[in-house]
Amino acid sequence: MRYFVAVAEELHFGRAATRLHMSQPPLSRAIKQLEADIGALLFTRSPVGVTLTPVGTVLLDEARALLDHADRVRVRVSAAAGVATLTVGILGDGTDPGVARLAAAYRRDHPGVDIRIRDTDLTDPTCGLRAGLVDIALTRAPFDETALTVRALRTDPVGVVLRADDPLARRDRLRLADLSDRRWFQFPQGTDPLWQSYWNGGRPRAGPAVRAVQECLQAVLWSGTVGLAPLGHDLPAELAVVPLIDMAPSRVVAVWNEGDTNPLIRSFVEIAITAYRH
Amino acid sequence: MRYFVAVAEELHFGRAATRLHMSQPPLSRAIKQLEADIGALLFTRSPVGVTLTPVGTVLLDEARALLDHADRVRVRVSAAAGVATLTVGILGDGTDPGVARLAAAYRRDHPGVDIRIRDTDLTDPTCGLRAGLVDIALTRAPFDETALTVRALRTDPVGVVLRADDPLARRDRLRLADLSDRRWFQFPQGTDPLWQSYWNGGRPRAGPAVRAVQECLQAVLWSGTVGLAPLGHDLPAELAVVPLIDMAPSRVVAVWNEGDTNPLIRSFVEIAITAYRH
DNA sequence: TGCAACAATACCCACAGGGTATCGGCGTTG
DNA sequence: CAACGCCGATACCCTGTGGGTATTGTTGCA
Repeated sequence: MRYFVAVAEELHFGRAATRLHMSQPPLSRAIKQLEADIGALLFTRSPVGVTLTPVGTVLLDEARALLDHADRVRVRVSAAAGVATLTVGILGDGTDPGVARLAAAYRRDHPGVDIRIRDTDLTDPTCGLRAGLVDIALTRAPFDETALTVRALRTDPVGVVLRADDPLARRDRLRLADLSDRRWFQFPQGTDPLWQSYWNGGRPRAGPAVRAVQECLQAVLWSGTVGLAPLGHDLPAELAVVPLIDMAPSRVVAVWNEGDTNPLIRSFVEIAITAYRH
Repeated sequence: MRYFVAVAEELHFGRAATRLHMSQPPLSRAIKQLEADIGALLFTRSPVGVTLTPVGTVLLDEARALLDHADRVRVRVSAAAGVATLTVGILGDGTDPGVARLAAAYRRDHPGVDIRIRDTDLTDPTCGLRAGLVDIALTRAPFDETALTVRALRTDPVGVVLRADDPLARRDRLRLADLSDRRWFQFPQGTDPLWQSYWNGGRPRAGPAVRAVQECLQAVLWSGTVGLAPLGHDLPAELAVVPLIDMAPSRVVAVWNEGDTNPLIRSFVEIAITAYRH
């Protein structure tokens, strides 16, 4: 299940394998075996890329829910066994090494606490905070903040992601008006409106609906849409990012449920604040 | 998880192993490893018997729910892949070979259908029919039949289960009145009232609350309570069963949700009827 | 003080699931 | 248009998990 979700989110066997800390051939074999067990193909493989079949789409939702459930069982049973757990939600693929160092620092200071990192896709900036999937989220504003406590950590300037061969990609800065005739990728309906509107620059020119970082990049690469991203992340060579000068910078924040009195949250936020103020 | 649930339900490593179609030592080792992973003991082992620790009790509920969830994922994904599934609920430990033969007969007649047998504990005579855990239940009356369709299959005379050294165990038949001074085991609160009242002969003299067949037998063996059971099942040598002559016989029935138009249900019921009319 | 019951231990074996090296098919490019 | 590069599939190896049998250890019980 974890293997399948990784491939479905990356839409790329090689990348999924590195994310799972394993090599590509056993991953291919495992997926093949899963497909044999189910009796249907889960992915369409083509050299241009991997996509989900209808059966795969069904399984992706089910598998995510099942893995969430299993995680909650672990937390509850650990709690019954007297081991405190703090679940931290982060947005997108957890390749950001900053979070790993943060977690390591926290583990050093609180040896008895079991700290878990939970990646979420881009459709919920609160990382499932309201649903109880995480205790605290390290994420980006803006989103509906009712019943949540938000603490600012950092701001990042924002740029537009384009194909490297796009005429605009050679400019050293852009305005939103320069992109008025472009199609923007959207998030699926049901996504927080503030979030949705921020990341498509307030434009309703709907392109494909994406859920994950890799899907965003693929949307730009394949269907020629444009999308926004915070600066300072590495991109594949076929993509370029150009700073936007009339866009409010992206605020990195820590969020937790307003009434949550778990003392581990406070101490984690303290460590996060000092870590982000480098 | 499946191993743990089996041991927790049988409260006996050897029996759990046979139920899991494996031998006892690897099962012991697997549980030990699970306990190491969790960081707490799940069972208290003593030669007089195995009991759940508080952590084990928590895990039992969680593990049951998680296994149910996983089962439903399998069914839904199979459905998306075009494979029809029929889930049959049966009560108690599925050691009854009759059900296995029934399932085999059905598989022969309907090769494309994936038929699953799901054991349930004794606290829900409908085997989770209303919750959608099963499509059809082979179980025993009586229970609340609203919104359910019930089809009679057979009746079994009922007897009382006693310790073999109980004075009453030597009698060749008993009346309910002979047991008026005994404590009866109960089912946990929330259990269907009709069901509960039938199996304790209408007596409210509460003994321990049990969930599974093995717990019933242990309750009789250890705490000296009495309980009813249909005749014709083998019991351990320390227990005896004496026919009750003033007790309505137990009705074996097939049940399904009233509005369920799944044609597989009808055909399964047909096969069940002919199989039970031997 | 044996004896019976039952979980734990010791030890063995097979295969699932990991790894590396390589192939094949299909775009891209000079 | 041929050579190359990307990426998933295949071939093959090797370790460790998870199954098995035989035996021990402990504890009530006769």
